[in-house]
Amino acid sequence: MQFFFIFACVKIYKYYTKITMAKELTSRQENYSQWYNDLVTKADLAENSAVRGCMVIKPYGYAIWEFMRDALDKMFKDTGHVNAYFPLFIPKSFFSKEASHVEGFAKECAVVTHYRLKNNPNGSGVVVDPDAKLEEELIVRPTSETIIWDTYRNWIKSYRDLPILVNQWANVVRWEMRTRLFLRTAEFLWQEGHTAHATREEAMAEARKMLDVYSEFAEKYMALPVIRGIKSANERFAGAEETFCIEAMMQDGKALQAGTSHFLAQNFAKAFDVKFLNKENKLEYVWATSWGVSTRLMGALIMAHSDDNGLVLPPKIAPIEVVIVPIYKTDEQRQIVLDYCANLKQRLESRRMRVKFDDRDTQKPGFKFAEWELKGVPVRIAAGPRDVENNSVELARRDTLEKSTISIDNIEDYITKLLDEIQDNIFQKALDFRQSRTVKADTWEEFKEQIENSMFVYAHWDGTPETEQKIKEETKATIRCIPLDDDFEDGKCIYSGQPSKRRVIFARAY
RNA sequence: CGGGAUGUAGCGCAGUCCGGUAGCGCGCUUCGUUCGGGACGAAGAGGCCGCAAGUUCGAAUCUUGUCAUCCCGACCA
Repeated sequence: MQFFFIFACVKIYKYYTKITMAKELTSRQENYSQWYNDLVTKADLAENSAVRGCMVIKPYGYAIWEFMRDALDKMFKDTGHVNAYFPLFIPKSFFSKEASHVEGFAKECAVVTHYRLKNNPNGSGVVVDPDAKLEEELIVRPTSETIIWDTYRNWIKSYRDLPILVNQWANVVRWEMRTRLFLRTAEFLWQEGHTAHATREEAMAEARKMLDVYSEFAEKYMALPVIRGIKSANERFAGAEETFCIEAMMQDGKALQAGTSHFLAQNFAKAFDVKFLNKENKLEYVWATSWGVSTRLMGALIMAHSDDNGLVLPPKIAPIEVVIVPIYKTDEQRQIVLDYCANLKQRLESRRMRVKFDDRDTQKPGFKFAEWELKGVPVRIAAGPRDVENNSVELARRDTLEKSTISIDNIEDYITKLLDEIQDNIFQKALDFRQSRTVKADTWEEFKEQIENSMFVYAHWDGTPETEQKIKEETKATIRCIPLDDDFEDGKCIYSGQPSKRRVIFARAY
C-alpha cells in the first residue's frame, strides 16, 4: 500500500529558512559562532542540514528530550492526566469553526491536497497524480484543539463524563515564515494537554495548575528559573480567553516563552457543539483548557546554561551524569586502570547513576575531556596509575570547571551529593543572572535604554493593545507577561502616561 | 515577499577585481614517537568551483539566467 501526499503551502515563502545555531542560539560571548558550530556538530544536538526548517534530533539530543518527556509525563500523571493519541490530519473544515483560531493558524498550515504520485509521462521522475485530488484537503495539525474537540463531542453527554484530562505526545507542523533551530522549527515534538470541565472555575483552576507543573519542571529539572504570568491580549493564544505562560531569560538577555497554558472558556465547545447535562438537568457548554511545551525547551536549556566550553546540562536531565576517563601509558598500566575504572562504574551504577566509561583507545585523555565538556556531562572522573596507587580519582565538575582529587572510599555518597549541588548551582547561577538583568523603569527614556541593554524591564502599562503595539514598534520589546506573583502598585503608563495598577515585564523575545 | 550577502574537499575558508589545468586550516588514512587538558613528525586520500547558457584559443574568475542558503524586515500561542 502506497500512500503519498503532497504538501501545498497556504502561504509559500520562498525564503523559508533553516537557521544556523551560530547566530541564533547565542550566549553572551562575542565570538560565539565558532563554539556554537562546534557544539552543534560535536555535541550531536541536532543536524544543521535541516530541510525547510525542520530539525534532525541526533541521539544525544533526543536522549535529553526523553528525560524531559519522561519527567513531565510523570508529573502529568501525578496530577490525574492520561495519555491518548489523535490523528495527524485534520479536515480543513474543522478549522473554520472557531473564528479566532482559524485566524491564528491559517497562515501557517501545511495542506495535503493529493494522495498519490505517478510516473511522469515524459519519463523523468514522478509527478503528483492530478486524478488523486482529495475531495476535502487535510491540514497537517498545527495544534489539535479542533480534532480533539470534534471527538470530545461524542465522549461528553453528562456531567458524569467530566472532567476529561487528556494529554497527547505528538509532532505538529507550523509553516512559519522564518524558523530558528529548536525555537521555531517547521515540525516540532511537543505535548499538548486538552481538558474538558463542567465549570468555569474548574477549568481555570486546571489551567493554573498546569502552569505550576510547568514552572516546577523548568526550575527543578531544567534548572531554569521562570516567571509565571498572564499574556496580554496581543500575545494570547488564538481561541483562548486567558493565556498563562512561563518566561525565561536567555544569556543574551532575550526572553523565551518556555510553556503556555490556556483557559479556553467555552469557545471550542461552542464551535464544536460539545454540550452536557449538568446536575440541574440543564444543557450547558463544556469548559476547556489546553497547555503545551515543546522541543523548544531544549533550546532554552542550551541558551540558558551553556558556556565557552559547550553545553552545561543539569544532572536531572543529563543523559550521562558521570563520565569516567582512564589515563595510562603502557599496556600494563592500561589493564590495571581499566579494571579500576570498571569497578568504579559498577559502584556508581549501583546507585542508579547514569555512567559512561569512555574506554576508547583511539583518543587521548585531553581530547575526551574536551569532548565530554562540550556535551555537558555534569561530572567527570579521571583515573590513572597515580590514582590506582593512592586509591583516589580526579573529579571535575562541569558547572564550575573545578577539579579536585578525592578518595574513592565513599565516592558513591560524594557524587550523589555533588550532583545535587551542581543541579542547585546551575539554577542559582541562572537566577542570579536574570536578577542582575531585571530592572524597573519609570520614564520612557529610561525604558528605551534598558530595553537596549537587553534587560527584563518592569514598567507600568495602560492595558491597551494600542500602547503595547506602539512600544513594540519603537523598541522591539513586547510584554512578556503580567507576572502572577507580583503585588499591585499604582503608577503611570511608561508610554501614554495613563494610570496603571501594576507593572508588567517588557523584553525583547525570541 | 522587500532590502543585503553568499554558494569552491566532510567542516571552516582563500582565490574572482586583473581569465591561463585547484589552494589553506581542521578533520580523515598509514607509520613512528606520544598519552594527568583538544599531541607531534612524515607520507597519503579526498573537488563536474551550486546549476544552465553565453563570450573566449582558454572560465572558479567575465555576462545572462536559474536554483539554493544566510542575515535584516514583514509574520509568529
